[in-house]
Amino acid sequence: MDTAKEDHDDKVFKALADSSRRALLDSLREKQGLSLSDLCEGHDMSRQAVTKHLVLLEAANLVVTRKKGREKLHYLNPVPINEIYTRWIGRFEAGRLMALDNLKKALEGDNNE
Amino acid sequence: MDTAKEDHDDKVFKALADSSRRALLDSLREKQGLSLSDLCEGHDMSRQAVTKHLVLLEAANLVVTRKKGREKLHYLNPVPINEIYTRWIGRFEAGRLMALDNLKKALEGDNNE
DNA sequence: TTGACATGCAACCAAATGGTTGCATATAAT
DNA sequence: ATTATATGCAACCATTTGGTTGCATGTCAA
Repeated sequence: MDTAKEDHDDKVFKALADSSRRALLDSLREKQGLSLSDLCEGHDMSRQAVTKHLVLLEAANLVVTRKKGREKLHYLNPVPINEIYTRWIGRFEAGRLMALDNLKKALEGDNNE
Repeated sequence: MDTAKEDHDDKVFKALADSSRRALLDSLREKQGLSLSDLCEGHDMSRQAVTKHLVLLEAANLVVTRKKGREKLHYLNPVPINEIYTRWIGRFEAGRLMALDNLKKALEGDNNE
């Protein structure tokens, strides 16, 4: 995989690593087009904290924004999460049963060695 | 979702957030049962750095270990990654097409408002 | 038993992270 | 024009993170 993609994936993983950011994504999943103020309600942080989280989510392309008057509307972009799945988690899913089998055998061996 | 599960999920997300740790998981996906020394080769860090990463991976239950003599063997446990997918990423996947449609419409509106 | 190898543990350090407060700017409403 | 609302930007702070080095312990082999 080329460097650009790895870099992007890393941003997505890091963006997803914080529970406050995951909660923000959940809000946008429920209702798209929320403004910054909207997002502040129901998330127990200062507005600036929310802003900073949104900056990271935008950098990871998980959130796309659009200015409307004095408001900035936020939209969830599901593509990066899907990519993470197809080109990273999928790798593990493919070998999942095999891995579980290896693990099981290895741990069973505990008793008689 | 109850607190214990959210706490566990958070550990998994945080464990996956670092590229060195993802690289370690990749090594174990390729070949199970590697010792700490094995894992050190091919990862450009000190042994202690690798140890610390493995501690986090174990805490997230992504890696399971088994002592064999003076060696500690490491096994990939694919279950937490699968859980992350089914009970978190799946939520987004379900609304993916709808989200993309909303996003498209919102961005199209840019031109005439 | 003595030496080599595999791992464990603790202290330390620089940088990143997640949060705050204060002030500035832009747009809408009265 | 004035005021209120929505967002932007910067400085600051405590904690966490990812890494290091040094030393201790445990286990295998000669």
